Amino acid sequence: MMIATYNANSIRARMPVIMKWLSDRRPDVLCLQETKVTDDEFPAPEIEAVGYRPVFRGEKSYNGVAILSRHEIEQVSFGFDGRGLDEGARILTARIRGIEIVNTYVPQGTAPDSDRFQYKLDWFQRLLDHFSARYKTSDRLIWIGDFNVAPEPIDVHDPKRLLGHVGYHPDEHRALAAVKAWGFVDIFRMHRPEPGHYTFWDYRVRDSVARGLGWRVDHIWGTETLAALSTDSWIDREPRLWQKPSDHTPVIAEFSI
DNA sequence: ATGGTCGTTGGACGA
Repeated sequence: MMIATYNANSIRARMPVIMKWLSDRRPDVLCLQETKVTDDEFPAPEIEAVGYRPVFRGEKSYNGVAILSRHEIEQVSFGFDGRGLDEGARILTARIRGIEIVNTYVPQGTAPDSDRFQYKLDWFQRLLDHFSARYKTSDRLIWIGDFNVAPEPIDVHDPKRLLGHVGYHPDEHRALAAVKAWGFVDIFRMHRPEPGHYTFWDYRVRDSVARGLGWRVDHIWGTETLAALSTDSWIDREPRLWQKPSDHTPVIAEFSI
């Protein structure tokens, strides 16, 4: 079972990349973030035509999450406890082949002195409450998506300079660590402990991929129960180098399920 | 390397 995550940065702009990637890699499940379309504009027919069932929740211009699956999708819900429009376009939960998948687009946070940054920190606390209320740490549970935080020094290209920037700030590290302490394992890092693996490269930095100026902010985390079933995890850097790329690239994990 | 770029828009704003 191959499960992937990809911040598409607009599904309409990214359909050529997504269709090629699905065709090349054929993951069982692809979780998307930043689809940036209302549900009536979601390109479901094109996705269904290549063998994937989509579930999605979006809004005009901003946010938006989706799950594409080659298998039956059960127990779909949106937002914290299935409530809330704002959170609904950032959290999509589904059960696929007995795995609980929570796909999130965590608020980016804008800047550490902004209201949006505090909203991001609070959002992690609300997500922790959400996990605590709905799941057991023994469940087959995946938390996947764009977390908008690089957790460790090896997850950014220049940890000394970047410390304190949005995405690599001590307050964010504390907030994320609190969720992790509930019972998550960083499945990618479990398989790839070495530095230099990134999932995001800023459009504004020239030749950022070739120069290694990236961040690892997209993640696949799981309970110990699920991590024990994971056989590999890697980042597919190629789509970041294709024509009209997203500023992110897919992360994949494989499970013996 | 925070700005150089994208995407959604139809001028900025978010990332």
